[in-house]
This record gives sequence, C-alpha cells and structure tokens, in this order.
Amino acid sequence: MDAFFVSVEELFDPSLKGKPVVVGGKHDERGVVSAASYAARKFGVHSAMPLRTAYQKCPQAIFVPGHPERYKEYSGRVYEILQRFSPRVEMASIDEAYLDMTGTERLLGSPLQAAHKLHQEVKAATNLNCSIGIASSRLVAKISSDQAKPNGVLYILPGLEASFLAPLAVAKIPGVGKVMNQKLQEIGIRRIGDLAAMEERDLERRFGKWGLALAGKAHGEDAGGWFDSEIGERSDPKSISHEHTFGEDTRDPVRLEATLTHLSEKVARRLREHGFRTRTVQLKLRYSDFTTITRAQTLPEPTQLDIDLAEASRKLFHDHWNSRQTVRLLGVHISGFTADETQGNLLDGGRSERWRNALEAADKLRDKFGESAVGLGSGMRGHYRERVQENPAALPGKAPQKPA
DNA sequence: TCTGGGGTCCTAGGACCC
DNA sequence: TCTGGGGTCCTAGGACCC
Repeated sequence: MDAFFVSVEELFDPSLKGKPVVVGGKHDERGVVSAASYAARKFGVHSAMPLRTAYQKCPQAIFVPGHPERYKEYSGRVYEILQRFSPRVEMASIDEAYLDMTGTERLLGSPLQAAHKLHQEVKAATNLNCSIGIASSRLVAKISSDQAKPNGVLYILPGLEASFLAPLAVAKIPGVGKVMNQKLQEIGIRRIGDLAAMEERDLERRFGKWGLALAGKAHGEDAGGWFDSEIGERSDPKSISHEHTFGEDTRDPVRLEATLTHLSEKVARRLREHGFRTRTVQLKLRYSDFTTITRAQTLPEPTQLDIDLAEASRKLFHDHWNSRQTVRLLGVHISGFTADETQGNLLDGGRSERWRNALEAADKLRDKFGESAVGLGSGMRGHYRERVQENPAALPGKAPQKPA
C-alpha cells in the first residue's frame, strides 16, 4: 500500500489531502514518524525520524496520532480482495502482501492482467492506492513493487531479474540496512550489479552465512533469510513483548513497578489468546543516556499467568536496576512457548486454577469495558497515580469506569 | 536531530552433558 | 597433568524490517 497510514487518515479527513502530514504523534512528543505524506517527504521527513526533528524540518506539517484499529480494518479489507486472486496469500506486514499466482492464469489471465485487475479492485473497494511488483521470486517482486511506487504496476520478465537489479543501490535489498550498507561501501560495492560480480566464496568469507545469501539475492534469488518459506504458511509467534517509553524519565519505584505489572498483564493476555505458556521472561531497561540492557530468566515451569510474569520481571528489575540512574524505557518480553495443555495443576493447591478463572473473568471485562477496566493491584496503584498526574479530575473516587 | 513499538533472525560465549 | 569433540540450553546484544 502506498503511504498507507497517511492514506487511511485522508479517508477519515479529506482536508489532509495533498498537505504535508506526519503520522505518529504530536510534534513535541517523544516518538518517531510512522508515516509521512509525499508532500511532507519533500521537506526531508521520513519514517523512523524523531517527531521533533520532523517538526524542525517541516513546521507547517499536520501531526496526527496513529489509529492502529483503522489500519487493521483497512488491511483486512485489502486481504479479503487478495484472497479472491489466489489461495496462497501472505500478509508480510500490515500494508504488504505476497501472492503466489501459480496456476491462476486460466482464471485471471497473464500476471500483468491479473495485477491490473487487482490494482483496480483494491482502489474500488478501499479508495486506497497500492503498487504491485510481479516477478519469479519474492525478492524481485518486492523490489519491483518499491520501484513501481506510487500507484504503479511493474512486471520483471523471467530472465531479466539480474539486469533489473544491477543498477539499483545495494540498500534496496531487504536485509541490507545502515551497517551492512556501510561495510559494502567500504569494499567498493555500491550497486547490486557490483555485488553480483563478486565471488560467492569471497562474500561468504567476509560476511558468513549472510554473505552467501547476499550472493544469491544479487541474482534475484530468494535463498536464505526470510524468503525461504512457502507463501501463505502461517507460523506461530516466537515471542511477545510490550514496552513503554515514559513521557519523562523517572526513578519513582512505584511508577516503575506499576509499569512492569501493566506490561506483564498485556503480554500474558496475548499469550493466553494464543493458547500458549511461556518459559523465558526478559526485562528491557533503558536509562536516560539511552544505554539499554536486557536481562532474562527462564522459569522452571511454563506459565501463562500475569502474576508470574509480573513477579519475574520485577525481580529482574530490582536485581539489575542502578537506582542512581533515571529510567527512560521499560519492556517485558517473553519467548520459549509451549502449548497450554489446559489441565489444572493440582500440585500448587489449585493456585493456577483459581488464577486462570480470575484472569478469564478479567479478560472478559476488558473486552467489554476496555483495557484499563481491571488490573493487578500494584498496577492499578500506579495507573491512578499516572492519571492523577496528568488529569487531577481522574481521582479514584471519580473513576469514570464502574468496573474499575 | 535526540532517538517508538512490535517483531525475526543471527552470533557468540558459557554451562553442562555424554 | 593437560585438556577432545559434539550436542543442547541459556543469556546478551545487535542488525534489520514495517
């Protein structure tokens, strides 16, 4: 999808059309640009740029907060259309998808005809622009869709992959970021053609496994990296995390603990929705000077309970926090999942069973009344404190949400 | 300029086992 | 007294993607 978040915002507020728009938050907030309109990009604003920097480059830009629900909604509508074109569809992200068009020719015509039809149907159903790349590999399809932007269709004929790629900058290859790009520049490799001319063995010697994959990519092959699996196979998540950057750095232990509790609850809830248990809990701690540490603990038994994750993350925090330093960010990350065999654990005197029942009820309340309707005690304490700081009217006595 | 949040994959070292 | 080789699991950090 082209400038997806900005385009969705324009659907809801047509007056934004053609103007410099920045999605991601207010101009003076901590945060980065999620998406910038083409008009804003002319001023040098691009995604991942700090909002405050974007404001300096383009003070007349309109800054809007993101609306993730809207983007998910429109992503879903696009997905429905894609499914009509191929049974093998894979959403690579909220605004990108791959379709395996093998065997669709009799129904949809040539790849180019199918792509044009798809392009029109997406526009008709959503009023959003997209770009489509067609090629014999995922890698080349992705790069050609980038080259087709905005609002274009580009077909790389079989056999012409390498010559299409050759003049492009190596940074166009997905997986070649700032660091790899710099390393390649240092040995005189600027364009994909330079890379294709290198000896495979030489690249492997210099960059290991990645170098080998890179050699293949220079010729347009998917081999190695993320493109290996079949299009459309859904895989289970390998990790779940939530993190929070404070509006202002803090060393208030109550606030820090409450944040950890809250993050643990969010993580645990999603874990239960997947029907998993987890064994490894990781704390992420970023200080004001941006130094960041992660500290992990593997539990003796897998769990799916808020309280277990909250306890583990608080322990990690207290064991490793240098309390002379103020904290910018906290995060809770879990990994090492196993399926939840919903047998009640009788070894702990029914503790797990009681918690499971309580959490099931809590999840239902959250569905009905919103995420902040219920929480563990220590999280609520901090929750109110935070709301009181930001809005004195939100004192517990006047709490607007009855379920709380 | 002052740096979000949610992910995946890779590397490297150490503990531990046979 | 000096020190193999293969494997798994765990931890920490980092590159990269959207």
